[in-house]
Amino acid sequence: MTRATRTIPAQTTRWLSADEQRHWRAFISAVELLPDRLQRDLVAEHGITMADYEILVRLSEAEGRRLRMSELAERSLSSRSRLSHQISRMEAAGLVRREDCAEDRRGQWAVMTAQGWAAIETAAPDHVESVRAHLVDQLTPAEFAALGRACAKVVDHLQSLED
Amino acid sequence: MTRATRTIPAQTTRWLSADEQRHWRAFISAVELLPDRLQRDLVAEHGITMADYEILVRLSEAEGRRLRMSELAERSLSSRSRLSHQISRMEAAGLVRREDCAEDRRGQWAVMTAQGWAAIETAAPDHVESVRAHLVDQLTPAEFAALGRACAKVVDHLQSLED
DNA sequence: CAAGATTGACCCATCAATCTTC
DNA sequence: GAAGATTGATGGGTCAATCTTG
Repeated sequence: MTRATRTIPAQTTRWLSADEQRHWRAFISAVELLPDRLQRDLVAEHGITMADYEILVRLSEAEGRRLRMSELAERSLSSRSRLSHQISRMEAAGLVRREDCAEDRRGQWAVMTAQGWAAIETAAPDHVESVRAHLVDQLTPAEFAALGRACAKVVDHLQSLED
Repeated sequence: MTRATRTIPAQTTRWLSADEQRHWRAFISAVELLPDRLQRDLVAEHGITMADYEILVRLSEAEGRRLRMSELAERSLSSRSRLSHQISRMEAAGLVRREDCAEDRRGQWAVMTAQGWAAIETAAPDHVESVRAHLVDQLTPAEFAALGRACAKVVDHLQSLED
């Protein structure tokens, strides 16, 4: 809703200026369109989703290619519930498996399988190309860096709220 | 997956540098966290979703507060199918209604109701505050502008693909 | 046959409830 | 009781199929 079309003035509201609105809408549009595009590429070429890919990346970076469910949930910015469903699907697809945790019998390990490793090894080059084609290469290095820094500040703020 | 952990060199792949990876992940994290935060605020305070809000904004900006379904789908970056489901829900909630189109009998109008107008009038100030609190106010004006311009370039690219 | 629009089936995320172990 | 983790119900998005009118 633009300021001009409001019938009741709301003096206390700091409406967005025309420029701010443009920037805000550009951001929202990018948020809507880019993940969609990358997901389509990934699913079409390799049959895995961005969510699958994200999990595999986190596991590939972990010692022994395994992480506790709660730790994996945090690192992948997922709720535990969502991760649990996600891992169930990936387990059915053979990309990961669950293992009981010896130290804490409430715990579970999510462990990357050989098939999971193969999947991300195959998908990674194409995915990176996709990210370059649709994001990095569309911007100058300075623009891309500015985008990253702005997002990092926002993310820091949002994560500080969750206490 | 980081470059260092790969076992098989893939000379043809232009992997992301450490800096590029940081920027990319910051962006992805923002994409994950910010819409979530805004949606929670909106649902908690006003019982409408970001998708509802977006539709109401587009209709509020249109002549007669009505748009053809296909036009509304384009403007809201939605598929026709998704919009159709969305409008059905909003119709059930009393926020919009459908009307037959006289000029083209295949067509349908999505029309904002008085209740829809009231809903966005009530929600808009809080939503804008939310956008400011979690995005705009977290950045300097220059940073926010840079974010907007970068996103606009990416969006232009992505929309040019859909031909 | 193409365009406008809708439908239903399936997939995924969220939320509250639950279970087990600490 | 709190923490780790899972489950099932519900709501929303996607896709292919369908219907109607141009």
